[in-house]
Amino acid sequence: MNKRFRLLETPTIKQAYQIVHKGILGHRNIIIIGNCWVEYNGRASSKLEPGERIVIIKRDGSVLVHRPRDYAPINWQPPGSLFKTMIRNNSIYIRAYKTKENESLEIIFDKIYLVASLRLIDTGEFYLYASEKDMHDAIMIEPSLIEEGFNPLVMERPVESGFIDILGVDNKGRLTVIEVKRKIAGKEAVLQLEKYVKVLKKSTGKKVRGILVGPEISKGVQALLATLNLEFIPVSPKDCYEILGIGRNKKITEFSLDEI
Amino acid sequence: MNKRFRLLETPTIKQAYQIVHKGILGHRNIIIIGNCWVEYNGRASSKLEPGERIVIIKRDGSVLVHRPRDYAPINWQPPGSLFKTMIRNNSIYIRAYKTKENESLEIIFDKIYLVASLRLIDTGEFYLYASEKDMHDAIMIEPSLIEEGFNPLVMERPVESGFIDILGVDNKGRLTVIEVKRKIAGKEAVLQLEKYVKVLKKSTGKKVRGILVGPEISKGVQALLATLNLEFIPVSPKDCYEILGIGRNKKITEFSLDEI
DNA sequence: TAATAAATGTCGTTT
DNA sequence: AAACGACGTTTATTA
Repeated sequence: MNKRFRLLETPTIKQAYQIVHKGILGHRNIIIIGNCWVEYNGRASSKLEPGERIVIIKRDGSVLVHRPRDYAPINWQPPGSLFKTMIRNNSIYIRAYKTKENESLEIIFDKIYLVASLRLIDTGEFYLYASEKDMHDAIMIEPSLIEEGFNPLVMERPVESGFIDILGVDNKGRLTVIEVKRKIAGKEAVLQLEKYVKVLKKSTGKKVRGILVGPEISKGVQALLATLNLEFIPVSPKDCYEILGIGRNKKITEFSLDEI
Repeated sequence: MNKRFRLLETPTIKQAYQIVHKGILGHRNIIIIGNCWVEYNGRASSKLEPGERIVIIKRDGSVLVHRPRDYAPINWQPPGSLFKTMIRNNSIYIRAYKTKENESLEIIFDKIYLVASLRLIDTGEFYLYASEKDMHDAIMIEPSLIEEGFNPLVMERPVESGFIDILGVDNKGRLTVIEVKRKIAGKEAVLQLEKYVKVLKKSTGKKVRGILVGPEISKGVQALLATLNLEFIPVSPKDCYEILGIGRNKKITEFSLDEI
């Protein structure tokens, strides 16, 4: 009786309880579809009144309560939750809690349309391209993305209160700070850049260029950029993707090694 | 043949395709469990190699690809996606795309353990307590949370580049800006508060008090707070929750009738 | 539509 | 454990 997939359609509460209870003990993935209500207490408190929902309990102890709409779960519990289940009033009580964080989620089902307990096998790799880090790499490989004669020196240079994405020297020998954004750069990006420029000005005593790099800059902050004497140079993630080469697949799990 | 729940265990690709295709057309909620691989192109690009996953397609056009672990979906598409489905090489292709944002998610299943098409009915209300807004309300109702004699004047007061959470006058008649955080206040909170104080100082020409309110302040920024001549007063979400009263239920979402 | 701030943000990494 | 920044953040609100 250790099948990879156990599934019951419109089970009784008792039958469903068996599946859920054993599934949680066996660290399986569980899906429950039925009528339920939910209470959450922790960083905030919430109450969800009865309705038909999809609940997923994962083997790492994460819980998701999904309504028929919306990307985000209406209630959830992060990985590492502990569980307590019971039957009362012909309903299934599922409590997922974290003692240290003092957070608890209680889901009560009084009608179940489908319950499944699964041992899923998923070893597939996940690759993500054209992340902000990829953009850094692309600029290091092809500095002319910034401007002719730009000479990048170091990536991820630590300074007080943060990291300078790229630090380099321009074609006139001026120290240049580059702040990279993968999407439209807003006020925070400009302020971040200004902060690094300030720090470097102070520590070197010389003039320092600050360049914001990204696909676009939000209209509202162009004035701020000018006021602070900073520059914007448009570079899209796509440009970087192409420079890195279509064949270059960067495994997410290998980022750290790659970086060093 | 318009049952609220349609479900097939280990269907053929053709059978599963029928369920998925019709389900998407009928704006139903769809769950697919099986072996799949995924490609995403949009703000970034990603590739997920084959494995067994749970895919949820919701009636609002959101898509979630869940691995057996982790709270977050490994791939997804926000609500409002358009769909294209087809069979090729005895596999089901599901493309969820957004033309305007130029984002596309392609999921390919070659083996399906379970497919379900559901018309879920969920009209239950959702209530959330002790949000940051609740904290604002509590301070307006019980200003002594800040200090004796504090007199709050306006909430959400717009100023250039943002909103002052609460603007009031202290027991010595000084204009006072209050910035509320529901969790440990970090550097951003202090800088935000300072920005608003600065703006008000400039526009009034008078001295302005700035008070950061929240459950806690991060250790590192206490010095910054002092330097900027700002104050911190501890108030927890729980305090506010109690002032607002257990009976006070705040409606977050009212589901429209198109749910039915 | 763009911009801005909140979120039970989550998820890493570094101190 | 706390702090800090990035995220395909998402979501809501407002100009």
